[in-house]
Amino acid sequence: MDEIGELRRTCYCNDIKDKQIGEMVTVMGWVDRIRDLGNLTFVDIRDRTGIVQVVISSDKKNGLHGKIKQLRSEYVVSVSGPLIERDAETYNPSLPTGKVEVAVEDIKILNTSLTPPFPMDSEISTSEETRLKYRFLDLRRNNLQRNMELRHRVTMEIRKELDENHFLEIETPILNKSTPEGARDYLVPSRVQKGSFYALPQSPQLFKQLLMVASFDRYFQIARCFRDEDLRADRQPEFTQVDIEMSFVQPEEIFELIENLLKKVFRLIGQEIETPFPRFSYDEVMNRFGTDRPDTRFGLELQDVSDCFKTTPFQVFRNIVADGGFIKGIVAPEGESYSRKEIDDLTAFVRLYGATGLVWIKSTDEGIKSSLPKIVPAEELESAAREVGLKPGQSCLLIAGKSKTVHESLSALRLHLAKKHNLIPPGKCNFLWVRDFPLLEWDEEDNRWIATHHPFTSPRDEDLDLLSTDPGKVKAKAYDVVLNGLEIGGGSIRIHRNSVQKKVFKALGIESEEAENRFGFLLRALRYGAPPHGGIALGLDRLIMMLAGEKSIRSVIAFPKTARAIDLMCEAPSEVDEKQLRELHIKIRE
RNA sequence: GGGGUCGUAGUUCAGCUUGGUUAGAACGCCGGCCUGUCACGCCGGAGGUCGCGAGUUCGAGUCUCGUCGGCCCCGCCA
Repeated sequence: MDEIGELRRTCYCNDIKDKQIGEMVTVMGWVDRIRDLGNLTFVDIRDRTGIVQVVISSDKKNGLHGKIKQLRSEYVVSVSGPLIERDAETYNPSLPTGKVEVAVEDIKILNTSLTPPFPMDSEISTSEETRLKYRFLDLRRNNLQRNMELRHRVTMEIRKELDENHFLEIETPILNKSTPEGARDYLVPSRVQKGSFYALPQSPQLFKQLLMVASFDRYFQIARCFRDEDLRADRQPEFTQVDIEMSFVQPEEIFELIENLLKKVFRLIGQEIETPFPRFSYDEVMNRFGTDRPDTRFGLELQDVSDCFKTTPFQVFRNIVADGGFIKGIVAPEGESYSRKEIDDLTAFVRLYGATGLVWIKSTDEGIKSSLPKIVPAEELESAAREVGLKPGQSCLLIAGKSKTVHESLSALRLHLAKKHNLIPPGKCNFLWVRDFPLLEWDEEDNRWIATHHPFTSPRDEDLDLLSTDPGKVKAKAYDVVLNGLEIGGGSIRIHRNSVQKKVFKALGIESEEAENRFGFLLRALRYGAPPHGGIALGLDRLIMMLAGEKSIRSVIAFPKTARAIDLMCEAPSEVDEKQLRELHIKIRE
């Protein structure tokens, strides 16, 4: 093995194409591939920029032969020699550096390597388990190298843009007070304060509002956030938000800022996006798509046929409509009619989302047919068919039930059908805003109103009086930005008046004493000249996942956790010493 | 907490439906040959706790149950 000594790298592998032929170069990197032809050996040297081929012939009697024989995959080497042009017939057109190579005069082995557990070529598939265990090697592979680089470019662009727009990046604490509203907190026991715990931030929400009170006017932070909930392909227990807050703004100003920001970010991948994004009300997207984050790259919108069955002799449907439920459906694409098995599969699919069943109506030469009981009169079926615009040969899939169930299951079915029939055009980016969310939602379990967004979201001015009379009708100054059916950000105008905040707490059933105890610092701040303010947080990981064309958030996070929130590489979490537990005044229950 | 799916050589997978001789392939790895390769080629070789544990059976990679782990989904989370 050799030491680096005074030796200096002259350029990255990929940059060698900009060097002059004949120039002496020194590259340092990893042995990617060795092609040993006997007395002539080619070695591909790889660094984070790319690959360059170096060539060693042993006829020079320069002592290189023995050293070349020692080389193995992933050894770390320094290679020096003149840059030479390859013969035209030996160009490698698939390599950016394919017209040149380094004629090795000196090679130093800076370190050896065990045989890697999987090939460094990211085109070759490897189980995620192995990749996560050897994440430091997975990160060496091209795919993750590109994703990490993209992530860097995106955050740099965001910082640059926000800086140019007078935003200040300010850090907020990681050790916080627990607020048991919303997601479960990650807790950190305090050694100094026996029996007390810090909570890791779910978002810097309250701090950024306090920064507005402190007159910073425009704040942002690329902030790590933590939520102790179960994972998904697009959810990790720690994730990154681009957290933004502004004073003296209305939603439109925030929309424009974000649209401009996303425009700049998407230019990094050479994609020009159209602004302004379409704006939808919450009510409209729920009616048309059954979800607050609709994918508008395809049709298959929801059709409401509840009215057609208001007085139906079919009791199940009549009762559902009478109880305020819905009967809604999707017209199958391209006049598709489904086989018995397909219907069974689709029924099983919607059951996952709480639907009790799936019925179809079909327009045939002999009139409208359906899977509904015979007692349903033909006129009702015909009126439903008219309502959804059913054309001859087409069929429509219907789900009946409570609003929540119908919308959730149909929205999932809509996406399922779009994938099944390949209706999603590749490369399309459909951004949209959803606004006017309900401020409150009725929680069946706890029998009380809970905040849809969070308790600091401002109600619409015109709905303020409804808070005490009809809380469910109150709309919030809240908004989400959605890309291709994925929520990539959300925010709101916040409450800046103490009196309004108190009203909202009251509607949420939070007594003033409790409010004082939990959010006293915020209520106090609102009494000292809090400006009207609002903001938004973008899910950076999801955004980069979309930009990179990845299906999982793990592919854009350097060191992610598994579905069971474990780091397979470090084996975190782990048990701790008895001594550590004692210091923290913690006893583990058996 | 629940459902689905996968777990066999360093890696990716076949074998499991229908239990039966010594568990295969490709890539990788090791050795040899080769002066224009770039997925180099050719010859040879090593390499297995079939995730783990029970059970059924004369006999289990294969069947049953449990368990652990990866991934996806529901719940949860915005």
